[in-house]
Amino acid sequence: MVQALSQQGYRVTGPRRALVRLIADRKVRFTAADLEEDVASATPAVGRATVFRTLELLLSLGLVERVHTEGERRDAYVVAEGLHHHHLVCSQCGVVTEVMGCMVDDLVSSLAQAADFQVEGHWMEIVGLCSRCREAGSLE
Amino acid sequence: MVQALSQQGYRVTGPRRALVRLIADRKVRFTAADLEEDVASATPAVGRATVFRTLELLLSLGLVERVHTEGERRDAYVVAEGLHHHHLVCSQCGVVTEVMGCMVDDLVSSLAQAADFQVEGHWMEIVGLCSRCREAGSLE
DNA sequence: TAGTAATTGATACTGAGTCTCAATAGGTTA
DNA sequence: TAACCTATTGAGACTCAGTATCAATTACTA
Repeated sequence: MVQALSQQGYRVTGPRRALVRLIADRKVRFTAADLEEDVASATPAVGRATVFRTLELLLSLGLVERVHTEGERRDAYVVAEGLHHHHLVCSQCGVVTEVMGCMVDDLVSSLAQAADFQVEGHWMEIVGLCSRCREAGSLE
Repeated sequence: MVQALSQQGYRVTGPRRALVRLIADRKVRFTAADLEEDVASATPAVGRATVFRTLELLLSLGLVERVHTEGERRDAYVVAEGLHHHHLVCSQCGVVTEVMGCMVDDLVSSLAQAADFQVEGHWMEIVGLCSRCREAGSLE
């Protein structure tokens, strides 16, 4: 991620390093507030504005993606794993599983065709329980 | 909609009547702010809080649905047309076209099965240009 | 028609995200 | 290595959607 920044002509600064380090291998969705908290205990003095700015930057470079969830007020993010894809989000632990989207894409275009609609983009999210949380739940 | 309210034991009040009248046959997505504005010119003295409360109520009764859109900050709503379905939202004019979801549902369950994931819900939205806006655009 | 509990509006509040601007610090060049 | 220039930063003020509070009002019921 840091490489990507400098390759695109963005400066590699302390705060960016610190944030990227915190983001890079998250398997779980996270919010700006999460980062803010973590960065405060890890490398003090990274301002709130910088957290948001850095997320915005990473977003524009396609290194992270925004994830909405019904009923959630604040934006969440996940590390982007490359190609366009979709998310299975665990409602319990927040783990995000990537699903490659070819089938979804086909479906989207056939739905759109039926409605005479020119697709600009689509977004899909599945919420539920991952296998781990399901097992943990059934033990109680 | 008004009937549904009283059938469920909710009082049919002036503000609720006014709001439902404004909502009932919208073919286009709308926000709380839209309603606030419209209700101000139509039937003065419906407070902001009431707009939000009424939307919340209609939502809980399944009479409207929330619609997110990437990059939009405030919640939008559409009149719920009955069964579970998905939305084609026009990025230009905001018209919402309903798409029955059987195929989507199948896809969702097969994706989830592959990931050993127990689905609690899913959400999908397709953004693009409706045929009308596309034609209007090509005339320019 | 009176009683009572749901509903309302005004208004204060919350909290995520944005904006501003002076101070700082990457990276580049000499 | 030092100096320069501009991107980046942090502090904090600001915005704005949505929520909470509470006294006043009003729809329903008996």
